[in-house]
Amino acid sequence: MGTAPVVATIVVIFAIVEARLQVLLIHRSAPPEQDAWALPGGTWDGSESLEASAQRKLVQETGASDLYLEQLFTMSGLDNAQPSVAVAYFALIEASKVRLREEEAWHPAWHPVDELPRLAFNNNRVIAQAVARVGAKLDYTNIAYGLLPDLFTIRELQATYEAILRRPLDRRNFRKRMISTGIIEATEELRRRGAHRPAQLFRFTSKLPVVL
Amino acid sequence: MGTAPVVATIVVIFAIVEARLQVLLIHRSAPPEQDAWALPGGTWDGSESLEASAQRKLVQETGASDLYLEQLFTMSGLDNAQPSVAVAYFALIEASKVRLREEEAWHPAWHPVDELPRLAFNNNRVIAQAVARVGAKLDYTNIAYGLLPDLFTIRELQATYEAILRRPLDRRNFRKRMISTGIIEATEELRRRGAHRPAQLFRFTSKLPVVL
DNA sequence: TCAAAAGTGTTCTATCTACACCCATGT
DNA sequence: ACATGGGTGTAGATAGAACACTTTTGA
Repeated sequence: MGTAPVVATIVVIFAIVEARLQVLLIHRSAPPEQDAWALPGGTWDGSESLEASAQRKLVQETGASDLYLEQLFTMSGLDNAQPSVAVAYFALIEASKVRLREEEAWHPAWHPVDELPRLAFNNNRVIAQAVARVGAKLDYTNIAYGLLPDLFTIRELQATYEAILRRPLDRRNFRKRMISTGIIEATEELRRRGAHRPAQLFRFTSKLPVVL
Repeated sequence: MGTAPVVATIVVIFAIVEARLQVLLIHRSAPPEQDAWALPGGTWDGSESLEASAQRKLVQETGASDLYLEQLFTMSGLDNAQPSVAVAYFALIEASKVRLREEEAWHPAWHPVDELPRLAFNNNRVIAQAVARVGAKLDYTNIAYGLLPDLFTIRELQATYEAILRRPLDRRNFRKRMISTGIIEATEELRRRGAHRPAQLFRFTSKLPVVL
């Protein structure tokens, strides 16, 4: 029995910031779990789909669209005052497109996934699962497109993979694999940065999800 | 806004029946979608976790415990009379342990996954995703333990894989792989059935989920 | 000319695939 | 003795891992 359940969506927003995989957290200014850091989210009012609700939360928080959004899982019983269900999503966005809303009461900020504070509810577990899922999908999908700009060097792509997987990858094998699977393609353009040979710029062959 | 949302759990219950992968469906005797076949499920009242709710539904419907249950995904907007959320699970059970409740108004019955009628709501899509998920997980987990009795022959195991993947597998390679990954182990026992060499009986080394 | 990052090929190893014959039994 | 399904090994192909030198540029 109990009162009517509350349905909420929460979003794990990932970006590569300062060469590390980071998550967007907000500081809770009201109970429950006041003063704790937490994932952004909000109550679902039924006027839109769950996915649209997560999407909207994300745009609200970051100003970014053109991203990757995927449902993670659903849990119950986070709030023990009343029956509640939380549907978790994760999103991949390009850091440079983000404009955080600093003026807000909850100070949104990036936190490296390997240096998280203790979070409200079970948000630490949610993030851990999201990281695991993204890492697994790097291997057999093109989801990294969500984290990178239109044009990028292979080393930037590799740095992104390494930030997520937290282990070094072999440069030659990485380049071969990325090209041979066909998820990226070379452009004519070059990037010249510093006193060394210019780097070829690449793009994703598709900016929609592709499974290998 | 709108009225308070309804939360439901639904369960895709799989078993190998007559050497085919089948799903348990019930016949809806009341609106919405009266007279259509559908997945078993029910409204969540908040008195237990979502998983417990799915589990209970499953036991209610089949009488079986000792099984594999995993969350699939959550969708919204199935019922357009009011805001609603449905959390889908799938379960793997051993057919011989099941006792269907034939006397009920909704006649629960097994349906082969490749010969489904048109189902209520978007249940066809839910089942398709569940089948895909199970098939993918056969490759790198031991979840097949949910579908088989304690002791089984390798050919029975292979038949189970083939029923799910819907393609033939090589006997020698299958046996080698199952044993070398360590998900099954031989016992001393033999099964003698008919005029031929008896088959060795195997068991799963673990009846808890294992990822390779 | 030097420092710094980009670009490139080959060998080895492990894993997957394909495939055919002998074995133990009940009738 | 024969029909039936159970059990086994090897060779070829494919994919992944390891690894070092040359190229192009800006200062």
